[in-house]
Order: sequence, then structure tokens, then C-alpha cells
Amino acid sequence: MNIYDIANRANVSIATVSRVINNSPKVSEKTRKKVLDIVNELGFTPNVFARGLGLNTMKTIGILCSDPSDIYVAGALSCFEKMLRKNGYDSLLCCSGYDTKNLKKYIDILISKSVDAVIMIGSKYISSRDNKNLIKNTAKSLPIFLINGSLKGENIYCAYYDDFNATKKCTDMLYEAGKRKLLFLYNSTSQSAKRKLDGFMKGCKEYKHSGILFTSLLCTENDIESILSALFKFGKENFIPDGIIASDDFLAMIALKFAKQNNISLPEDLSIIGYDNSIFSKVSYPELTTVDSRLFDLCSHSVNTLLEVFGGQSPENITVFEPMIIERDTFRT
Amino acid sequence: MNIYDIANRANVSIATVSRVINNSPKVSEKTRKKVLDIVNELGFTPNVFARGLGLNTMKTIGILCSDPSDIYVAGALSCFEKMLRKNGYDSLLCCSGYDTKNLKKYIDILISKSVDAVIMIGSKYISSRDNKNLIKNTAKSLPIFLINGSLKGENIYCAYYDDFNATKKCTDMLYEAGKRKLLFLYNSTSQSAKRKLDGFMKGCKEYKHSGILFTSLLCTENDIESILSALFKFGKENFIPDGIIASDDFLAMIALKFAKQNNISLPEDLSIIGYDNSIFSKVSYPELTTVDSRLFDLCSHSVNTLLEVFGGQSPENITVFEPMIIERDTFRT
DNA sequence: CTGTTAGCGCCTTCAT
DNA sequence: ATGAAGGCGCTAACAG
Repeated sequence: MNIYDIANRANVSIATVSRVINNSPKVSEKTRKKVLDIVNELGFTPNVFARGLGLNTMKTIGILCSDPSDIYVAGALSCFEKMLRKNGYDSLLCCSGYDTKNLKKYIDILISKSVDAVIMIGSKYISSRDNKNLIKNTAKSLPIFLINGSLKGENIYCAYYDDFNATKKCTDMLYEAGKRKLLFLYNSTSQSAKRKLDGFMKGCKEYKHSGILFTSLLCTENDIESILSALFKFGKENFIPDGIIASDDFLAMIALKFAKQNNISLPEDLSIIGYDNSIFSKVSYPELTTVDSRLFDLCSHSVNTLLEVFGGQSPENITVFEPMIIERDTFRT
Repeated sequence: MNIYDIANRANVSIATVSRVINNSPKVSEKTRKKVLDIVNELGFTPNVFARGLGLNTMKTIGILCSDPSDIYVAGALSCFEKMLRKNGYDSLLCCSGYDTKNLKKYIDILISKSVDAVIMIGSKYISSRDNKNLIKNTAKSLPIFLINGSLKGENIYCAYYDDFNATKKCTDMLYEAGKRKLLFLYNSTSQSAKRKLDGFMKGCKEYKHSGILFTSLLCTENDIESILSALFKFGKENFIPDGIIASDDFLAMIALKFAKQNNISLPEDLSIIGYDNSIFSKVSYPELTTVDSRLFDLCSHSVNTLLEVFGGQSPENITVFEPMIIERDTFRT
């Protein structure tokens, strides 16, 4: 079934049918109704290929992410799909895994499907110089939206969170609460993780002369056991922290587990601050004090920007959101 | 850039270029190489619309789910995308939320994008008679794959887990461990939840004459506070359970939290068994004993079935996977 | 307001 | 082994 069939039945030309389908104003109400009735009766849906072929747009956005089973990614994905759909766009999902080397491959896939834009969730993609150039190049042909990452360039729109400020603030708070042996836990060397680490270091260095000890632990292995044993080994060596800042709630949960296994009392002997205000932070006991990464704000802002770009406007290229610390039970000021 | 450009540069016709792109055997090695070189040099990718217009397939699978921020859905999504991509298929994501009434709307969206098949994650969609008929009807035009749900019908392929057996087994184990006041927690009336509830009831009824008390609690509100307060109110009334089976790990986590808040010792005074073997069960302390829902098996089996269907074979329509209980710390036999 | 027609880029059948 | 040409369904420019 195609517009010819509809046109035949309605005794009009295919052009008229096309106009009706696309809500063109220049159709008489009478013809419109006649055509619409037949369209509904036959349950006709225009063929996207044919439409795309002419318009070269399929109202589809490519969403590039590492892995939706990551809780942060899943949240972003959920938000994007919902908002995009509300505005008539479909979401083509493309998961790259945690290796960012073959970004080109995935971008090519999305481009070959003629997506109208690419949303990249996570700052890992911007780590290498090659990838940066690749993204800048890609942006020549379609707008790119970076969630949680920062890259200057035409047709590139970034929204991220001021992680530096956030961890700096956390460090300050821990110090002011009397904590003097601080540990920063992180699991990636992404832009975002770096910003967090930098904020932590900055804070610690300011208190250096006040007898503060601090260090950071990169947990590259992502399974719980290895992180726990790293923590354990770490604690044994020389440094038993009284304050931990984690780059995400998952790591914070493991730190919490470690503390409980070792009968360390929270938050007196050890304070823990997580990151993301994820479901983990609410479901745990005690509940995690955490940094709200305002995922929803980031995502909805990005979709709005996207709509503005498609609407021919020129929105800001970079938007930074301010941190907010959610105090729960693992640390209180 | 299109095949005409390539054809020009290579001094061949577009037909030849098309043949090369599609690995047709009837092209001389020499021409093939000549064309391929230019294709690679220019980074040419055939236009999917044009291709789809003729072939009416876009090598895209529609994935219908409630919400990827649900941890189970996220896991399935991750698995599907990965396996489909490996086999040259893209994933078009479509999230319906938890209201299953407008299934038709979402199916129409996917069909209008000419997906080659639809994968439906979650058994909620099969709840109403209307939806069942809708799915059967849709299956006339393209294959449908049901994850965690069961519906007989041509061109409908189901993979689910024997939840009945699983909760039945859990109930048996709790009874054998001396538990006599059992509670089943669930949060949905999906097929899968019903199977779980039935298994629990079956088990309990068998022990009815041995002085066992049992009941179930449907937690429709999905926020932690209301579930906690439901549990609290519940405990106050008349029934303090010594064994809880939850329909997912999230509910189990909340039960765990409740127990800890009320200084109930685990697993002595209260045993908890979760469901799904999700990240929750491993990150909590004590770790959750849980039922492994073998998500990965379900998903990969479904993708294999899908490939078989596309390959013209006739695989089994319904596959049931057997339960496996993972013993951790909240209950031990 | 409505109809005619030329593409959009590719695949495929039919000639050669 | 290769080329020419029709057709896939739709949109938009143009003509009436």
C-alpha cells in the first residue's frame, strides 16, 4: 500500500495525498477529510525509506554509549529516548563498549544510517587526540552532542557537570569535618574522572600544610572482588583513610561494603561520598551521601539544544552545570 | 557522494559498482579491486534509504522495552545491542514506560520505520487480551521475539525462565531451613511476576498443614520510601516474616534495608532471597542470595533464534530456561 | 487549491 | 563480465 493506492481511492493525485500526510495547509478541508478517512481506514503509513530518500533525514538520532548496563548510561538513555520520542525522533542505539579506539567504526555505522545527529554519552570518547579530530570532522556533516564531555568546535554541543568544583567542595567539607586522611577512588581516566581527581587534588593541596594525608586509587578492574582486595591491600600498607570520595556510587558502595566487612563505623571513623545520586545511593544502608550529577538536567538541556539546532537557531556550544551535594548517612557536615 | 560518483571515477557503470558493494561474484577481480580502492579512498557508504526503498529491509531490529533505567531491562538491552550489531543489525530503541495500554502506538512507530523484527523485553506487554491479539496480528507481517513472556502464535518466539519452579524451590528451601512465616514481595502483575507468585503459593500451600504462615505483598509504588513504610506497617500489623522472597533484587535490597534499620539479624532471624542475580545482589552487604534469571542466556538464545528465522529455518517457538539459585549471605541452606 | 513530473540512490533484470 | 534502464514510494517545484 502506498500513496498511489490512497490517491486512487480518493480520486485525487498523489501530491494531494502527500500534502495531507504532511499537514500542508494548502489543501481544502473537504479533500483533507476525504483523504484522511481513507488513510485511517486502510491504516496507511508512509514508507520511511522513500521519504528519507528524498528528504535525506529519517528523524532518527544516533545515541553512542559505552554500555547501557552501566547505571549512569542507562539513566541517560532512558531520558534521551523519552524526550526525543516526544519530539518525533527515534533513537538508534550504538554501544561501543569501554574501548574507545574504534570510535570511527561506530560513527560510520551511525552515519551510514543517516542519523540526523549523534549524541555521545560519556566523556571517554574525547580522551585521545585522534578521537577529538574525528569528532570535529564528523561535526562537519551533522551536529554532535556531548554528554559529560567537553570539546570546542563548530556544530559540537557539550553539556557537562562541574566535577572539579564538586570534588573540591567534597574535599573541603571532609576537611572541615575533621577528616585528615583522604582517599579518592576512581575507575577510569575519562575527562570527567580527571576533572574529579583534579578537584580532589586541588582541595587536598590547599590543606597540605595543615597535616592532611591524601592519595588516589585507580580501580581499573571493574569487578567487585578486585576493588575490595585493592582496598584491603591499600589499607594494610600504610594508609587507612577516614574520608573517601568515589567517582561514582558503585565504587562508593564497594567502599561501604569494605567498611562494613571490617567493622569500621560510619560516618564516625570513615566518611564516604559517592557520585551520581544513583539508585545505589538510596538503596544502601546506610544511605550514601553523594554528588547529584543532575543527569536529567544534562539530558533534557541537550535535547532542547538539539531542537534549537534543527530549528536553525544557534544555541551556546558549551553548558556547565553546577554541583549539588546530597547529604545522606555516610557523611554529614 | 553516490554510486554514480564511484562509477565515474572507476570508469564503470553503476551496476558494476552495485555488484562490487554487494559482493556479487560476477565481477572480474580486476574491476572489483579498482572499484573497491575508490570506495575506500572516498569512504563511500551506500545510502540506506535508497537501498531500503528497493529491498524494503534496513537490517534494523526494533527493541521495545519499558524503561532502560530498570536494571534488568538495561542488561537485556546491552546484550541485544551487542549481539545484533555483531550480526550486522542495528537496534532501534523504543521505550513505552510502564503503561502497556498504548502498545499499538509503539508497534506502529517501529513498523513505520520498517524494522525487520521486534524484540519485546518484559512480559508486561502480554497482560491484556487486546495486546495479545495485537501482537499476534503484528506477527503476520514480521517476526516477534518475547523476552520473559509467553504467547503462542505463528511467527512469535518466546524465551522465558521457569519462574514458577524457581520460587517454588526457594519456598521449599526456606521451609527446610526452618522458616515458617514467609512473605513474597512483588511489584507488578506481569506474567513473570504471576509465575513467581504462583510458585510461592504452590510451595506454601504444600506446607500449609505443617503450620506455615505466608502472605504476599504487592508494592505498586516504585519508590523506596513507600515500600519501606508498607513493610513497616505490614510488620506492625500481625505478621513478622522470617523469610522473604522478592520478585527482584531491588525489592530484596529494600527488604534488607528494612531489616537492618530494625536491627533484625540476617540470615538467622530473617532470610531474604532476591531475583535476577543483578549487580545489587553483589554490591550489598550482606550479599543477596538470589535467583539467577540467566538474562544472558535468554537474550543470546533469542538472537540466535532470530538469525535462524531470517535464515529461513523454523526454530522452536517457545524455550524455557531452568532456574538456578545463587547462594550468598542473606540465606544459606 | 490541485495535478504533473522530476528526482532522491540503489538494486536488478535484460541485453550485449 | 558489463552496461542500460526501470522501478522502489515519496516530496517539492512547477504549472495550471
